[in-house]
Amino acid sequence: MADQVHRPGAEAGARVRAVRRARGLSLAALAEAAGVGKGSLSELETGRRNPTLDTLYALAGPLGVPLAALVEDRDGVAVADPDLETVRLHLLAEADRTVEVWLLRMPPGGRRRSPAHAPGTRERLVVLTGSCRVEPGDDAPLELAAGATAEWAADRPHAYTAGAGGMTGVDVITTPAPATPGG
Amino acid sequence: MADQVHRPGAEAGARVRAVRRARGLSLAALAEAAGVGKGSLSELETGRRNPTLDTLYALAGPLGVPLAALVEDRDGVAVADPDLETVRLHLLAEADRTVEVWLLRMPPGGRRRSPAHAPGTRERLVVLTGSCRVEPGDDAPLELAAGATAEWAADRPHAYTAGAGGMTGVDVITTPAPATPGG
DNA sequence: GACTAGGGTTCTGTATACGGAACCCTAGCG
DNA sequence: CGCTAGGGTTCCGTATACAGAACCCTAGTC
Repeated sequence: MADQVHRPGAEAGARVRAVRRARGLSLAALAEAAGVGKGSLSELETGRRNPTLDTLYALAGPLGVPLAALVEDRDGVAVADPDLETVRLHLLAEADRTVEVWLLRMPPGGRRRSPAHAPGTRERLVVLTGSCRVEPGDDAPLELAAGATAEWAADRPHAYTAGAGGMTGVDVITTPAPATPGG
Repeated sequence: MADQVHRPGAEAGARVRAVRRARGLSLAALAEAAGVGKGSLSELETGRRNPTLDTLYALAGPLGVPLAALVEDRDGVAVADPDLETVRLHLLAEADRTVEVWLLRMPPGGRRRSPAHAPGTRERLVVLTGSCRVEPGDDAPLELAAGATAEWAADRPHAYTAGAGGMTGVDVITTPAPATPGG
């Protein structure tokens, strides 16, 4: 295990800290709930550990996220945004594209701007509860009530705004490039 | 980290072995390519290790899969139908209705009839890969290619038929009354 | 039989992830 | 100032994941 460009352990640590903060949990509280040492959690969150799967799994439970969400290698995903909580439900890596299924949750009035994704990326949103307005690039805004679906090109900046009742939805992101970095 | 029901390390190990075999790689060849000890890989694959993220990341590259694919934890359990594999990704129980998010996978040509669900139940299907035909009751069949979405009333018998390339999709089921937990 | 080669497991010494104690803040209160 | 409490980090002894060597197959060839 020589020198590495990517440090998956450090990235997972940052994600743990982000989700913990988003949940309003103290480090001690999460350590207690997960049955993990306080010191271990501190060093893990600050990237000074290379955690084992057991440890991450123990943390995923109290944090309320699937284990894979802590391991996520898609960069630029903001899980630490008070206006947008994301949980990846599924990842499907194919030869020519990657499909991700995310659960989105936004507080009432929450607003989130997303930068452009990779060229050819498309998003499909199913609003489960509440309502949401999507602004895909310069196109006309889409007003989505509970139950509605929308689809747009995500390779340009776009924005979501939750309605007065907040929003819960499922977002399906299709990226046309293989997600697998070469060995 | 006392007694655990789930052993994410062992599950990841089994996945590594499965992917390695599928790639036609020997244990020694993968260990070499990943820069991981042969013995370490052996014990990891047989579930006698609790691997660190670094080790899994080193293996994910030569295996050509994203790291999360080795960690992926399916929470739901598949239904025993050779033509339809279902994984429940999410369950959202509200006061007046229940929203379930399912991942569906069907083999090429697979066909599945579904009986009528509770009155007022609606389904929304997003086809991720392959294609699918949906026959909602007596209405006209809906032909869905990859990326397409459809919505129909599910309180009457309906049927799905996968195309020649099989089908993977996300199904969102909204039931206006509290649904059976675990159903 | 001996010998070789490839695939996999077990052994061994070292590095490090672990839990937990000790410690370092900062804020609040007298 | 002292004292307390909560949040976080650093330190320490132990358990274990690590790399690599030694070993155990089985198949093939002579």
